[in-house]
Amino acid sequence: MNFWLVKSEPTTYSWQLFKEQGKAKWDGVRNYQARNYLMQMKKNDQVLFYHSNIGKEILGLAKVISEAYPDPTTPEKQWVAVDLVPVEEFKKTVKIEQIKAEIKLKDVLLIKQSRLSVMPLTKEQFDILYQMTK
DNA sequence: GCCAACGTTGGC
DNA sequence: GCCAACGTTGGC
Repeated sequence: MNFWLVKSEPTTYSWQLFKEQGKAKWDGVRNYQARNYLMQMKKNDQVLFYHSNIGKEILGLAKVISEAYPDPTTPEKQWVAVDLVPVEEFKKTVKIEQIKAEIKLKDVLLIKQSRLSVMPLTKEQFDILYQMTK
C-alpha cells in the first residue's frame, strides 16, 4: 500500500465535482516527475486530495481504482492517467499553514516542491495528515 | 498583482 | 551540452 497526494485547482477540478461524479480520470499531467509517480500507483493506494490556489487545503481521501493507462487527452504516448474514486470527505480540512507548522511534515513535497501535482507521502506523513482531519 | 521556483525551449 | 529566455504554477 502506497500513499499519495494529488493537487488540483478547484476552478479546474474540485473535490465537490469529484464527489458528485463519484470517479475521476486523473489525466492531463504533463510533467515527467508527476507522471512517474502516476505510473507507480497501485490499485487501492490511498490518495489525499488537495486544492491549490483557492482553499489550499486537503479536503478528502480518494483511492486508486485503475492503475496507469495511456492518457486519453493526448495522442502522445508518454503520458498516463489513473482512475480515482472518493472515499471520505474530511469534516476538518488540513490547511497548508497547518502542514507547514508541523515539524514532522517539513519534508512533505507539497512544501518543498510546491509545483509538483502528484507526489508520494510516507506512511508516517499520511498518518499524521489523516489524524489532523479528526 | 507580484514574484520565486522550476520546467521547457532554442540558439550557440 | 550549456545557458538565457520564457512560460507556468502557486503562495503570499
